[in-house]
Amino acid sequence: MPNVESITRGLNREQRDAIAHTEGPLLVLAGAGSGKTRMLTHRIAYLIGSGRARPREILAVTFTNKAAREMRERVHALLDADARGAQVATFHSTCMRILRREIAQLGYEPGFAIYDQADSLALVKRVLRALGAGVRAWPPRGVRARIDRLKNRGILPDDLVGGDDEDTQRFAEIYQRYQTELRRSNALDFGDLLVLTVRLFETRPEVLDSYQRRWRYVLVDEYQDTNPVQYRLLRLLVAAHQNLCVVGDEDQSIYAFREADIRNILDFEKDFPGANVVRLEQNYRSTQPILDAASAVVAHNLERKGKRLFTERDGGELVRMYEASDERDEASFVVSELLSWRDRGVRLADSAVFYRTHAQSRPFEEELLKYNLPYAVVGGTRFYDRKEVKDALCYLRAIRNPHDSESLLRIVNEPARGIGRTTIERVLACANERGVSIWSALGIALEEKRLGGAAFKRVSAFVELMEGFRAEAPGDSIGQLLARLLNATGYVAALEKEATVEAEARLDNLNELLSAVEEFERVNAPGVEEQENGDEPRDLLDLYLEQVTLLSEADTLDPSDDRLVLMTAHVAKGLEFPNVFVVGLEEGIFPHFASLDDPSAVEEERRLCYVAMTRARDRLVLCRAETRRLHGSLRYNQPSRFLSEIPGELASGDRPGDGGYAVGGERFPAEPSAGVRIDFSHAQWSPDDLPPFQAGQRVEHPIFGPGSVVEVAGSGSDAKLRIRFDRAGMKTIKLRYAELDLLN
DNA sequence: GACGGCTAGACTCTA
DNA sequence: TCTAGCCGTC
Repeated sequence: MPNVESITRGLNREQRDAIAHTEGPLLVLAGAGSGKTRMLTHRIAYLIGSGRARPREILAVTFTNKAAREMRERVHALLDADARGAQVATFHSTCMRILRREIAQLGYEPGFAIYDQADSLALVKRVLRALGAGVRAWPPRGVRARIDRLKNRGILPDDLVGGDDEDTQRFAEIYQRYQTELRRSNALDFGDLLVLTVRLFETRPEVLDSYQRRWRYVLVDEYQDTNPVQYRLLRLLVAAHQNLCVVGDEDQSIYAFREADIRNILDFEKDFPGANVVRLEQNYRSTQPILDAASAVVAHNLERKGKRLFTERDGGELVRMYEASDERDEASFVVSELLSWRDRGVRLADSAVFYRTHAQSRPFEEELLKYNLPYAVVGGTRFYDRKEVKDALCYLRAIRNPHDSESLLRIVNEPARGIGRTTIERVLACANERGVSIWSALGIALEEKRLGGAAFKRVSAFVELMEGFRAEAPGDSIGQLLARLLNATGYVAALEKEATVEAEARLDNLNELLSAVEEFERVNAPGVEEQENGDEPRDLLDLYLEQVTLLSEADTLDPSDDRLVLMTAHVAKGLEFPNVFVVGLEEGIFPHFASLDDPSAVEEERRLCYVAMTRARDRLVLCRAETRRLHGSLRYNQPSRFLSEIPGELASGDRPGDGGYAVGGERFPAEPSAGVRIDFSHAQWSPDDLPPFQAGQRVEHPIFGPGSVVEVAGSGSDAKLRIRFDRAGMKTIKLRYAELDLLN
């Protein structure tokens, strides 16, 4: 057993408090970079090392596999080999493991498939078609998102109450059918993993009881991002002993779109009476200017407990700001900075570029290619989302679980084997009529001679092919199975015949998949992890398929390569880099335009900006572009409000907003000129009234000079004016920030 | 049943 | 700008 002294050595007082408080509910408010992973891992080690818990009595839940892996490794480093075996996993994989054991009680089979977003969308489309719901009234993506939101709130079709209006009823019908089809496929979507586990615990007290007794200590990372169904799950798990330790930072709650509820962390003390609270405010990552700038931004939010981050690090550069003319200029500025740093010996891997949306990566990629600089775009289209890779995996899935209809439909005519739309329609009709899976319907169609001569032959050949693989699948290595499968199905031959650059790339990807599979088999001696937990070893193919599905964006990041990483601010959470560029800081981009008319959504954008800024250890550079091409059209964006929320003394470079403008290379002073400032704090008009400007009026702007109002858009404090300035041309001015003089 | 060409609509963020 | 889905032709 490790020495308890050695476990707490080197921790600060607050961290030690958090570790020593082992019994009952505990809320740890951990600011960015305050050593929360350290606290969590040492807490696990302490629980075991002090003899309070056996490893298997501990459950630690995170949001990404990467975080789980890191935590597991760090716990292992603190403990002897025989003290390992605490379950450290994501919410989704924790639920998946529970369901693999228990799901028969809910009427599914343990070998269920897991549907990712693409599978789920395909199923929604099939359901809409079967129900005759038009895509205009029921856009598939919207329906999928609505179902997902409900599941994240723990609501299954049976729970939908009331709603006598047509929309609600029709939606309930769609949702019900979607869920029925999932069950017929013996498949679960991401939301099901959570909601069905809660359902299981709520309907089977004896099952819940066994897990309550098993996991006597529960730890949760990133608690601010839990959604209602995760919250319910945690409450159920700790109901008996209340040994729940949650760690989080309300300023880093950025997953409202998947129903994360910031109130979970804000109300923790109310939900768990008698909870202890520990605050970790000492930051071990960033310089003071970076911390102050990030804190100043997030201080503009109302929904927070408030904290003051400090560091013992001395000095540090000011936060830099750069104003680019367009997105290409923004990219070339970033790359030129990187080049000059590289000349001074800074590794590329020590820098990262964060943007709001994936679509912003492109100009950076082009610029980096120009200089032959290695880079990695994290996210976007994942390797496993590529068509050929997905096809190959669907073959494996269909062999493992033939009733997985989405997989089967995907590969039934891939490569083309003459089973076309007409045949499929017939089989689908049969499946709907009998209420069975597509695989069963294929059998029925053959048996009852429902298909024409040619179709009959092709379908029975396909069925035989799949059955042949099913019969020989066990015992075989996955790599061998996959290789044989790709050849026997003619998949490889079809690509080779195509002989295009694209086909060549697809073949490369399949080879890459093969090596990945082999690597997986090499690393995972049969069911290692499961055996540590005292469970039955699991089938390797099952493990592989679910691992691939539950893999997240950041999980694939390999820090040993010297390459620049580009990623969204969401993916960046939990990571840190010496040098960080946050780009595209413009109104409508970051904050994203979809959030602009909702104050709480803007607060979430602000938290996201805070997350991005606090990833930086030594240098932080903030960029924006005056114009940007988006979806093919040119847009003029105002500087992000977040930029003007940073106090002037913390920043250097082109400061927008009340810190002065740079226009055409010329610097303008921060002090407003004699223009009449419209002071909204004593507004003569209520925010919902029309703004006091009309098209056609002549106005004067302190920087752009005289001009004519062309258009007034929006109302209240979000109103915008389009003004054609005599010298500076057409500009869009946000009324809130405008210092306009009426000239009439 | 396969394939090519055209058009409307979409990109926010993710396990 | 890109792509999924539709339509027409062989």
